[in-house]
Amino acid sequence: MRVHVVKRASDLDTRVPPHVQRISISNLKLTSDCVHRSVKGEVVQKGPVVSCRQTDHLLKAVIQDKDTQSSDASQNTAIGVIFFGTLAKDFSETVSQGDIVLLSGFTISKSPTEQTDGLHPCLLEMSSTDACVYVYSSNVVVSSLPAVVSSESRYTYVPLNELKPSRIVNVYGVVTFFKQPFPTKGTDYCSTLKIIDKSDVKVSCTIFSERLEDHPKIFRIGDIIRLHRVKAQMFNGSMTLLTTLGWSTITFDGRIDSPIEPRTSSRTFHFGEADKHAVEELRQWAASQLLANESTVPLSSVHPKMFFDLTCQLLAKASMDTRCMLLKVWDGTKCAYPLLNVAVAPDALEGQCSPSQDRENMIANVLVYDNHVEGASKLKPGVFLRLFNLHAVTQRAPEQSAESASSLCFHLHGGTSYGKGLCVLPSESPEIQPLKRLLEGHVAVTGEDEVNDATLVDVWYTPPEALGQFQLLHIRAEPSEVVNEDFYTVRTCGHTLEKVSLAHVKSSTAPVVCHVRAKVKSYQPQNLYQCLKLFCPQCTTLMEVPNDEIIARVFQDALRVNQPCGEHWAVTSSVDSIRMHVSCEMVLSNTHTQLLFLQGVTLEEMCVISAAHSNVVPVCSDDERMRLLDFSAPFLFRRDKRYYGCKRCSQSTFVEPEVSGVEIWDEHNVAKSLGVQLMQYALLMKFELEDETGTLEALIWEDAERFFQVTAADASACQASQDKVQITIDRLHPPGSSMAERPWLDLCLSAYTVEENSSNQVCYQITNTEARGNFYTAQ
DNA sequence: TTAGGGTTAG
Repeated sequence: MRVHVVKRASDLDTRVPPHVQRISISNLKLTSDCVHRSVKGEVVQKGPVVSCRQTDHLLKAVIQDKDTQSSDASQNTAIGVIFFGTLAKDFSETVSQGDIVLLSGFTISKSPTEQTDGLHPCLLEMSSTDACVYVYSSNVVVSSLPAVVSSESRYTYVPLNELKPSRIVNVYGVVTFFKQPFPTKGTDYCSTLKIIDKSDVKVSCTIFSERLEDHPKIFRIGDIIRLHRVKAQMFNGSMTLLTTLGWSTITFDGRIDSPIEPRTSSRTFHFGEADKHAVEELRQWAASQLLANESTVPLSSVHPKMFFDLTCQLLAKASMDTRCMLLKVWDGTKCAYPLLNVAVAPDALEGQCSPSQDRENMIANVLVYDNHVEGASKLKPGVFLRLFNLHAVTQRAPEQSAESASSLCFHLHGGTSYGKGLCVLPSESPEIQPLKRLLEGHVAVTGEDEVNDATLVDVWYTPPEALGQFQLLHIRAEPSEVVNEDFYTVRTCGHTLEKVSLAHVKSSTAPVVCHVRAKVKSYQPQNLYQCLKLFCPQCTTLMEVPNDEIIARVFQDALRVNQPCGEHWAVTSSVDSIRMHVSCEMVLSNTHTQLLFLQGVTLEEMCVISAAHSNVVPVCSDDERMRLLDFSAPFLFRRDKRYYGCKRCSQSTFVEPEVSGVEIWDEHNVAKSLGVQLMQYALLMKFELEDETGTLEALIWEDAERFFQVTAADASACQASQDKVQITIDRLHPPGSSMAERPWLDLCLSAYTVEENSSNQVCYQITNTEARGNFYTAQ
């Protein structure tokens, strides 16, 4: 064992043989004599153990000298280290990020990545039999302020007033300014932001990444950001933070009462209790400093000439010219000034606006210019948006005479000054729940169906029509191929078709079934829990699975009217304020323990009680009659599984459950006895496929359970099933992988048409395909 | 590598 753990930091120096002399990282040179020398530093990055032909295994880490007090940014205090063979494995198992290590028996070579990672120009190699690691696991934070420490991960967060040039650090901060990512002259997009923390020091941050989805998801001033592995640097006399290799970020809503949900595109981030605590503390502090975010301005409060941020839903869009795009949006409020209607030909407009929205001065016409056109052109009608630094401009439409009153139009001018830009707000984001309620309320009042659930969700959520008759492309036997046993897909359709290119699929006339060989370029949604949907087989409504916050609220609402109910068919027993009802008929047939009706419980109590019972239905009372709860909550709890009823297709009241003839109760006969239309769990994802001829977006929906080899109902409750889906995704699209590294997939694709906005759109679905391989066992 | 906040001028 060449990795030795020591109990005290001071042991690092005393355990090393006396003839071994320390050398500071910044003093290391290619020509340095490394016999009987040691270096000490904190592990600021630790990579995975990687297999390689030459040496079996290797692991790369970065250590940083935290002892040298230096403000000279030119000093390289962080250096890459490569551990080879069994030492790589030992290091991986014993050492964590944040630990202090002392290394001896290394050799020095030139770093091949000096230009790209900004680290020390040398590299330490730990491969000889003399190579030895002493490690001290540190939880100690050297800081004058109470720094935030995650005990689970031992990440240390440096207060912003303690940043030192050239140090790679982790920080938390409240966002005081931000710009949406914009293209640089290099290869990346750049986000610039400014953050502040309890030390009351503001620091500018510059984030480079070529992937837009990796940029921090900041929606408003006051959001909280966590940055890992960013480098402190002086610029123009001020401290700044800059992304380094291996950086990562997550962001949070900064408002005190909103749920603490990390926003990130990464699926491997660490987020524990300590992080939750850090966010809560920063929220409290920001509120006390009046840093609390200002809400965006509703259309009803807008006046001419002002610059403001608008949270809205996109109704329709049209390209005006290459440098200008028109967005027609609304936020459910009526503007106090007449709104300009920019006229465009109906066939040039994507999406729809209802005449009543128009009549009531609720549709804002937004002209988006220059650099914002690229982002705007990707937007689908129905999405929720935040537009930053919109300019309210009074102008007349070309057809208006000079005498007529001018109207308000909104411009998103070119450039990024003052944070000008736009971003899509996720449909489930707490940010937009009030807006959604407002819009849905307005639709209900006007009785119109132009803006219904189908337009509130992205186009791709729309479930396709049942896959009908398809013509088969190119019937011919295909040659067998060598498969990668770790991960591959097989088609189970039995069609004997020649594989065709994606370009060929796109040029074919739907409906058609094709076989293709493609890789996954990207997929949506990034968060696994968002793949899980509820689907009504009766009316084809597709909806998100409500979160516990929403469900708990329904239970709370029901508690407010917790009066006794007198149902002739039920016998009732009470414990404190909780009432349990069972059917008299079921008592007689001795099946009453299978189906309980519970009244006066919180969601938490429901979960505890249902864990021990097969079927529990939460109920409330209304005018002494038993009622089901609002269908936003499950109508049935079956141990760890929850079942929902369709709001449209279920009866909200029941007179008496139909119980005769049922011996074993399950979700189907409980639903039937209560007049509830059971919603099915379903998995829905979208893959962007790519082959040599192009890309194509395909849903995985009707055959998703077959593809992932799990049932959606299990995925709703069972960790092992969720893991199976996640592992499958990680195999077909390994995190951080290049296209070259991803596996080729054999897929059966069905092309079909769906009618949308009275035109037919061709959609693609992966059908009859199963993921297989030795991928259940962890590496 | 890139950018390094501070209004378009439609």
